[in-house]
Amino acid sequence: MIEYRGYNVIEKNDRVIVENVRDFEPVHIFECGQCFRWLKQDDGSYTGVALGKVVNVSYDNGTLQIINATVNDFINTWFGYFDLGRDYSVIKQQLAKDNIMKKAIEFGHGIRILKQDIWETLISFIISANNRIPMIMKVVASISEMYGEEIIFDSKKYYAFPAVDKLAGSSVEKLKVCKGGFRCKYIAETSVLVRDKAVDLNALSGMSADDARKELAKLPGVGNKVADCVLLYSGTKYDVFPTDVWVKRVMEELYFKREATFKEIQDFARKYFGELSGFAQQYLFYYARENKIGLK
DNA sequence: TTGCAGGGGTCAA
DNA sequence: TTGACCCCTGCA
Repeated sequence: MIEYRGYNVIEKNDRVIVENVRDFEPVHIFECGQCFRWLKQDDGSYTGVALGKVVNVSYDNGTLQIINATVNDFINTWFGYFDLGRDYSVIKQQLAKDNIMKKAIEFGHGIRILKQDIWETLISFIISANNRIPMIMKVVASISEMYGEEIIFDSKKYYAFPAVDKLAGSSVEKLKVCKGGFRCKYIAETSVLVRDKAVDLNALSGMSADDARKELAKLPGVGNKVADCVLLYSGTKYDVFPTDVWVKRVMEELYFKREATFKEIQDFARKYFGELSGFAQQYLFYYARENKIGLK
């Protein structure tokens, strides 16, 4: 056993066991709308492909288990991916300043914002436009299977999300096999722009959230909402408040008590939640969607 | 069984 | 500011 950043980490056969993990609930993390490649297994654990690896993740009473990982994998990959260096209890305490947020936080108490690969996040959220989650998952899986590297886990085949060059070298016609519909054109064009560094994804973290959003919006298929999602779910910026129809509905019903414009909601969030806007958005979105808040 | 509306938005007119 | 857009699912 070793100690790493306050966690006890044990490697056992094909897995790592991490003790002293708080504010971690797989259902909340994987089903709060930030990721599309984690599938719930019969035993309640989740198996997913991320950062070129396949692992199975489960959690019980402070103990996190990651199957198909070593201690080195934990330190170099999963510690960061699961944002384990951040104390979510502090964030929750700061955000729980009204009854609405208290309820939302209680409901999604185990949410953590994953630090996902920004390229994969970009393409995934271009696909999300005017689309449903099961469909988005199918398209991302299909693109990975067609263009990504095969990975074997538990004698099953999985596929890593493809590198930029792979998609940039594809034709729109071939991409359409993945059922992305009208978004395939955006994917093809965006891939070329990213490959040629017309937009440098690595430079975004050094910009303000506003500038980073504007930079991303240069890409076809990327508007404000998709840009905010990309920035938040890649762990690049946390002071953004992705406002989709669900967030709009929950904000209108619970805070505004009337219809509100996107701009009003964005301005309100920036003032009210400040640097923690992104975290607030996740708790609110998950709460709204799971409880169908604002649906007539 | 067939038909139709609409979805975690973006783009173009 | 408004409608079209691929494809799929849910519901008449």
